[in-house]
Amino acid sequence: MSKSGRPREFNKPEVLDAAMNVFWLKGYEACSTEDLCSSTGLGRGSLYNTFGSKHELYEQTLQRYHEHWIEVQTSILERPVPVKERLRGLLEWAVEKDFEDSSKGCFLINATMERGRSDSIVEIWSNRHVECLESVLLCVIEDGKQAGEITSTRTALELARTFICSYYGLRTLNVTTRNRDMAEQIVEGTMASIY
Amino acid sequence: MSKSGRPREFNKPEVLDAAMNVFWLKGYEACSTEDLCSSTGLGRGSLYNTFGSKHELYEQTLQRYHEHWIEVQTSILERPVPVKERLRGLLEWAVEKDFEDSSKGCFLINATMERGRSDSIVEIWSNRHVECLESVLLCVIEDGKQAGEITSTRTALELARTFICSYYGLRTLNVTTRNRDMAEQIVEGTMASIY
DNA sequence: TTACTTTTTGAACGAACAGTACAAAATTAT
DNA sequence: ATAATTTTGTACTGTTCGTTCAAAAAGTAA
Repeated sequence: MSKSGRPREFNKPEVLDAAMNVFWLKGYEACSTEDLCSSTGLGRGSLYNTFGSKHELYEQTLQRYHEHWIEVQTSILERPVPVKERLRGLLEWAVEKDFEDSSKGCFLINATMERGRSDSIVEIWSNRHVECLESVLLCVIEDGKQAGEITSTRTALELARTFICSYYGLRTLNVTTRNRDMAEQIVEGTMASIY
Repeated sequence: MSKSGRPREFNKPEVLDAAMNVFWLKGYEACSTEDLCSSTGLGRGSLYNTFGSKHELYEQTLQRYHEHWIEVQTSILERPVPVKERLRGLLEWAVEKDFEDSSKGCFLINATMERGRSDSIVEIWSNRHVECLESVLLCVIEDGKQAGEITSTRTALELARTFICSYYGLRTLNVTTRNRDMAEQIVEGTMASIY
């Protein structure tokens, strides 16, 4: 399995991260191949030789984003603390992210709003992200019911989906208003609505 | 104040609506001046003579969208029915809109996710829309408290903001999942969380 | 060395882009 | 009439777009 030929001068994951950041910051349409070359440090030839096209590169960044952050979110929701603290943890983590300096919000939400209706790849990854979140939240909330932390007679699925809705709303509103006080009030209000 | 010269062959509000629809469908970056000409029926000369630039036209469509739909939303929230029915009415209206054939979601949310961080005009109109919604919801929820429909000890502002968050989350998730059952479950879950 | 494979480089491609220039056309004012 | 003014459509500007390609560079295999 030896390989001949001139060796690559770059590291693929690093290039994907650089490309992701610029797609994330500018959006797909507003991100030119020149932007991608300058942010990754690769020449046009190398980019096209490795990834095929702007869109195929975009696909790989979407997948990478999903895989990385669903892991982070899952780990927050599986902390060994009471269920309500875990749910609050996810919301507080989102607020923390959204109010970092030069925050870009959630790449998948941005991508969905820009291209979700016309780009099936965007649809796939953003939908898969919601499905993964839903499945983890379902387990967490069932745990909470079993432990007596959640007493509502509503189904765990309904509670999970309503919570996801609040999570997505929070992230969307944070871009619109950039109002951290409001965000924190929403976290309190959302947690108060779970019983 | 008489005006001479060749009269316009088009109706400005109609042109704005046509332009809005194509910005709404494609997003700002992916919408070309050619798209705008063909959808409005105007030639380049007329478009530039009337609106100055693609971006100035975009601004006017954002404003128009805000003004039209905040009125619709306000009228739903001021119906002469119990407060909880009014709140539910807004969510159900959103679901109805989002699952119409070839729904384009909310233009202002789309615009914010595509350009909110780089285009201050988008920031202004989407922010103003949230502020208007917040102020109407504040009155509605205070009414609900006074009438004894809402018994929570939380402030009306917190309840209003938490509700807006659910509203924005619903609209965002509807684009991502296109799952009407899920949307209706979220409406139920959100209403159940208001007490 | 020689042959072969792969990557890098930088130039070049046609297409599409936002915006402009301008003259013909259509109206009002005098 | 005819002068003034505005709209309209076309043709054009220079730029930027995503993509391709030939040749140089850098490695392995014989």
